[in-house]
Amino acid sequence: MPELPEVETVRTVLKENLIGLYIKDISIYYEKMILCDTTYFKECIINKKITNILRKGKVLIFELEDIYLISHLRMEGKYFIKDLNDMVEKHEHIIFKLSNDKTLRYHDTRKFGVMCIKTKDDLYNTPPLSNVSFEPFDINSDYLYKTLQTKKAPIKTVLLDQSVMSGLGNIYVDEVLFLCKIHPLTKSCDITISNVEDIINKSIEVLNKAIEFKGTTIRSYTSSLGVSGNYQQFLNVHTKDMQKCNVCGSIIQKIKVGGRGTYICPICQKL
DNA sequence: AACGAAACCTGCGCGC
DNA sequence: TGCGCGCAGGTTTCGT
Repeated sequence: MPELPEVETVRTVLKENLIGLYIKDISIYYEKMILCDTTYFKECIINKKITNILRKGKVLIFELEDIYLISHLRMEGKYFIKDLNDMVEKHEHIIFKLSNDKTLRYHDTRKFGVMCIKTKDDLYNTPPLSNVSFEPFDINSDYLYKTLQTKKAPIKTVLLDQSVMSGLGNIYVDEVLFLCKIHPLTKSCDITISNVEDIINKSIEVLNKAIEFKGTTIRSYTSSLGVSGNYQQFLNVHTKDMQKCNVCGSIIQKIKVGGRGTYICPICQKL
């Protein structure tokens, strides 16, 4: 489900509902998604206050006084806030009991999501966050240009690499490359400095507008926290195969890049 | 070292 | 109706 705008939407709603509450207990129904020892995991969290909720790229970070709970939603992770005695539904893998007699529930159909614990000192200089680079909002164009120069993989693949730049996923990268008129199979090292500036600017525009509209909802009935995004009305290419390009009227094509479904206008985006 | 493929999981829609 | 396949907003690991 989530790219940067969707995770940011989750962060905002969680902040509104959770700041200041204590975590009283935790039930873990799928241990594999906890990357550290589960006893240690519980020890670190129980009776801690949720003091802040942060985000870097697509990674959610719960600040619990002196310790940090990292949560990556991967493809389908979602959070819900429910009453204490509501039924435990299928795919609810972690349930946090809160001090206001509500529960925070982590729901993940495909079980790809992961959680781990970090101290303040380790938060940003150990994995996973040590592998998450700058977001488009604060990346330097010379740095990005130099990084792209060193890689021969398709530009789309490299932009999806969170250690190069963070925040873009399969939907927004297609939209950004369309707006920049760059074919996703263009070799990363062939991207010019002016392309890079365009990529950064269009990424900022797309992500900001997507945040404003609370993300994109496609092929997904249940949204996180009862919030469903509305950015899908602005998509130019993603999921639009066989439809007319908004700019030139030719037919949007679906191709495969790095194993990922990829939508392009074959006229606007020449190789 | 770098690239693509497979793996991790479940569910849905499609064609036969 | 049932089965097999391909696909899904992500990332890591395993081969060549």
